[in-house]
Amino acid sequence: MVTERQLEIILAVVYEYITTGEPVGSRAISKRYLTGKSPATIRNEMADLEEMGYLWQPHTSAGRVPTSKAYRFYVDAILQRKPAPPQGLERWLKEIKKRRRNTEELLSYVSTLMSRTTRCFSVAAIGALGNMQPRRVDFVRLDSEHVMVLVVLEGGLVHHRVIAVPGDISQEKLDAAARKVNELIASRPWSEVRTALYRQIRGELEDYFNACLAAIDELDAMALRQNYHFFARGASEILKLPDFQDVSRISAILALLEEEESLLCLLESYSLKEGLHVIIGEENAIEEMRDYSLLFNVVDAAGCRMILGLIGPLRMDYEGSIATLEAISKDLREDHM
Amino acid sequence: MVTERQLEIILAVVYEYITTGEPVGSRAISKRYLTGKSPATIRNEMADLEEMGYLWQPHTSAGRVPTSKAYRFYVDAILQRKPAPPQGLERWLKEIKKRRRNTEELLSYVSTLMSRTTRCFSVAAIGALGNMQPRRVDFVRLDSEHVMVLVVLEGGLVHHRVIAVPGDISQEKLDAAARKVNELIASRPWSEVRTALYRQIRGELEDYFNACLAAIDELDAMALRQNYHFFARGASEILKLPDFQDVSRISAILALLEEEESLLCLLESYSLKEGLHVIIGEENAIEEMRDYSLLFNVVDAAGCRMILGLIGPLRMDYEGSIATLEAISKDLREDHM
DNA sequence: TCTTAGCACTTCTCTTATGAGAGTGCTAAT
DNA sequence: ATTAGCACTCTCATAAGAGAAGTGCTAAGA
Repeated sequence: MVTERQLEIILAVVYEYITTGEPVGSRAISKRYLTGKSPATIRNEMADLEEMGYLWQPHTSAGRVPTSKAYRFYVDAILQRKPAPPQGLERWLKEIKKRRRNTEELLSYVSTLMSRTTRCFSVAAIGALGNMQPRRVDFVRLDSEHVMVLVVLEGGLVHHRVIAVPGDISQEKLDAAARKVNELIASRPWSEVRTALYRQIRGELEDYFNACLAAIDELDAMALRQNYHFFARGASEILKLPDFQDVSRISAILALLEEEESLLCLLESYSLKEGLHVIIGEENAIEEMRDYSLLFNVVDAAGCRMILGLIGPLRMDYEGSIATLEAISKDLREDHM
Repeated sequence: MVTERQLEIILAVVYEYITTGEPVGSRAISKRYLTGKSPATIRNEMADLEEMGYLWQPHTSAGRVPTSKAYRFYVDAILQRKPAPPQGLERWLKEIKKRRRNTEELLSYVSTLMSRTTRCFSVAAIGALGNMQPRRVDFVRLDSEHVMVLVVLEGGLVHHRVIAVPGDISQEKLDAAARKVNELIASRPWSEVRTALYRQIRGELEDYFNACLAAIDELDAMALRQNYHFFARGASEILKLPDFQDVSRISAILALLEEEESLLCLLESYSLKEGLHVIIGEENAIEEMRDYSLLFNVVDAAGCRMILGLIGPLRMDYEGSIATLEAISKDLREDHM
């Protein structure tokens, strides 16, 4: 167990280290945080804390650096008292609303905004949920074997994909099929539309069977496989940090973050329930992420799931970053109908 | 003017420097390229070439490094004898065709492929041209003030944007308007469709005037403002290069390349006529790009303009990169109908 | 029993010195 | 015109030493 005083020391070391970036010595703690106690006392405590795995020494005669375990204490403390959103952000949030020309642009902008204000690498992702509400479906014949399925979801997300169809279907038939589907939709969740569609296929829609079946499959896939659209920004921000002058490590993580598939893996490795998630350094299952912290917020709205994530150094500004993330998420949820 | 022998030396220095990455000494040239001549002779020539601005010394007692001017000679020599496409690429190109689920995914994949094979930062962009052929237009009412305009172009490119409309328009009216527009389209170039539309608006379509006008504006904007979709990959590749261990410079260029607007600026600063463009180091107008070379190929097909670009170090493998770029471009053009 | 002053010890970093290595420019001979 | 020879310059790696920061331990004090 950790005593009251040890906790104080842990928090002090984390705070000091986040601020200065230098290993923290006993003198600094004695002078600035536990003013009543002498460096020697702090030293004894620190030695114990090191044994318990909260602190860590780069070398014998350096100060202490917090471990992931210590950061965890710190972050949990922050999460208690909801931090205030950073100033200046509001102006940008207003800008977001203006920018609502389409969901992709919106998220791209949000991602840039996050990375700028937090100086972290940022990811914004959006995908359909099982209860997504399609608003509009359209089929476009491309050639004798390919049809493009277009779906507009309630939240304004547009999804399109080319599918192969077994036999040539005329645009007229596709139009008729699309019209039927659109009539059925009327802002109901996909699961309802789906069963209704299946019922209709057996009867009326027999004619368009193939096209419809393929389209239904496609829509199902959208909802289930959760094929997210990703918007990642701020690689340059991470490079600016004094912590990462060692290029080799950055290259590894950048490769990871550039691949959408690995990003998806990363996100899927956590329970994606709504709300804020904080994964600190060694808590992360992925080897390359051990030197970084990952914050992300899952927001479900209008049948879509949005994920806003930040990746920064272990000694990132958790307080500010969490506040920024929450503020943007809140705004986005409200904005996203 | 440059003598025959001086040209030989320039090409040798460039080739040697690209291969080894070390400043090239007179001994190396004498031993491996101009075997008949002694180092002293080469030295004299090199001193002249330095004065002429083709070579450059990091310090007094180092070998010579080529300048942009020297690279230009080298690249021009390469462009004479069309280099053979690199082996192994074909397998990947086949993969491209399979992946044609939608244009965005295709380009994203191409961008990744380019950066992997050339070990450069890569950009793939696609935008509509003035002679684009819309294939399908759809209007979706989002709320009383907003309508989404969806356009599928001949090449499979999908464009959508939310526009504000002055008055509430019912989905039925929008459907009717879309139907009219789609009838007019029939794979004609936009310019023709445009005039036909204007004629119709005055008469029949009066009812849908507002929606149509906004949509036409939107389509015009697409063709003119050339709002490209960008797919950039391979930041991690550049970091792996031994040339760029100096993090500060990379951070600057990454910031540049992450911003779509600056990318657009970059591309627009060159005459975007079809074909291959090579901009070497100092030839580039943009300050941050002076240490890099930029290759890009402009491909116009099916009313769309595709731009495939590579950004690498001055001493990149021009031969292989150019071949890769050409091979992928050729395949893409054929594939893109 | 908890705290603290004092001190020896460890390790890092910064500076300076030194020598090896690479490559040049110049001169004089071919 | 070419080249051998040589002094010169600059970098880079290594070593050595001074100085700073911070620790662990011991013994004395509250």
